[in-house]
Amino acid sequence: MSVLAKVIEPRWERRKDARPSELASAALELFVERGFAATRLDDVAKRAGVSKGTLYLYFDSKDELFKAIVREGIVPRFVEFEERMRSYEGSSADLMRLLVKTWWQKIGATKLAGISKLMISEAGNFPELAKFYHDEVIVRGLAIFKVAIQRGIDSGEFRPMELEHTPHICAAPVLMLMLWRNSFDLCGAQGMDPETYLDIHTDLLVRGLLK
Amino acid sequence: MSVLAKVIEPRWERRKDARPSELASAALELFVERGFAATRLDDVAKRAGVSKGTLYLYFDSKDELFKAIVREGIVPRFVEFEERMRSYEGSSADLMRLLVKTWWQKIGATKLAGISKLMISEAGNFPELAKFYHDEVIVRGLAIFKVAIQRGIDSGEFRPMELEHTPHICAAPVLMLMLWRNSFDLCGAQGMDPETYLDIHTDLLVRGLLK
DNA sequence: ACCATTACTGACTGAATAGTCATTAAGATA
DNA sequence: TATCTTAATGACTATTCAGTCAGTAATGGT
Repeated sequence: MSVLAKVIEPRWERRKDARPSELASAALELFVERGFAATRLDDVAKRAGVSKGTLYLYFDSKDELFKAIVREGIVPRFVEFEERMRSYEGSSADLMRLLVKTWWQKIGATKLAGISKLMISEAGNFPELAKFYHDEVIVRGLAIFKVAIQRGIDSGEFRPMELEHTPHICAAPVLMLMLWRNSFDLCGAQGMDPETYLDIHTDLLVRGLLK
Repeated sequence: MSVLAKVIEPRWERRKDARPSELASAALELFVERGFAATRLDDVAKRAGVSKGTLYLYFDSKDELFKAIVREGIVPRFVEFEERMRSYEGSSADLMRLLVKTWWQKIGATKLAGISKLMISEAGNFPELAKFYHDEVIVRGLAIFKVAIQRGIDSGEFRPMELEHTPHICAAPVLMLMLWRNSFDLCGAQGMDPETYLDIHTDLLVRGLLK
């Protein structure tokens, strides 16, 4: 083999294990940026550094790609999140603050946050997936808030509160921040500081909940 | 003309004035249900009771149809909303409650609410329109909250609050409710009662803001 | 060094749909 | 009633893109 031939790099590599997650990651980015229908699979493949044919080696269709992203993206993260909250032993006010902060750090600030935007946008086109997301992510997320509120009421720290709608209200500002960062924030809107925003939210919330 | 001929109805009617709003309304419904890219103009025309050709008599392109919906849909409603809030004379806590309630009644509960879902979904594909919506709707909407909070601080009713992020937090639960009703609510998720939800929100919020 | 296996490629096909325009008919005018 | 204007139609075109598959080349085994 000549010295020259040695520097010729292979046109592509075999990376069977890494492809699915790289493709899913590229697809999530583009779906969030452009929407599901407006995203071309050629572009997804390109961003993942492969050809469209390769994408079809790992995912059966565009729909299945989307479903895989939602199903495998968030639920695993959720498990450790739930763990962490259940084992907390401080005051309920501090638990509420920790809850918001951890949610933001582990999900909100990552690109997983885009999944919520995607699901809101596409719920009408994927009712079955929307049901799954609702049951496995939203309901479970709200349940964590519900438990935290109940705990505060039981301990006498919080005043009695309705428990079906209140968790939604606790979560709304965090969710809005996630959506904001994946929509208007990208389009030259004035930036928001997540740190400040979430501090004010938890402050307002805890004052509202306390006796 | 024979007796029979008299009952033959015209295949279509000339309704030059009514078409644009009927087409825009049909398009808004479908864009919100399915997303912009996934909506076929044949379906929009069908829902408005005309053919696709007619749609092109009134709108230059699919993009322009979308822009017209956003530009002409919300801003007019906003003007009267701002009026109403500026002329209020009661307590700041009551103003805050009225603000949320009126927003919900005049926009949130109508199908105009879908525009916010649409803009969040499509901000990446229509950066110019997103900027317009941001400046003309979001910033102006937040400004109303800002004025209400400032008023409460000045009168000594509310404690001093940061004024850039706080309006976002006041608005987030209302916006989330609007989004919810145009996504998961349609897909068999457990219903939420807007009345109860908004009462709890304003209650929590006002308690959080008061001295 | 050669072969066998298979991950990967990219040109191709068929379906779907944005946008056009020659034709039709509603309904105003005289 | 006959004529004229133009709102409305729907078949058509050009393009875009999801999904396919015969061929190519990376790599592990012998």
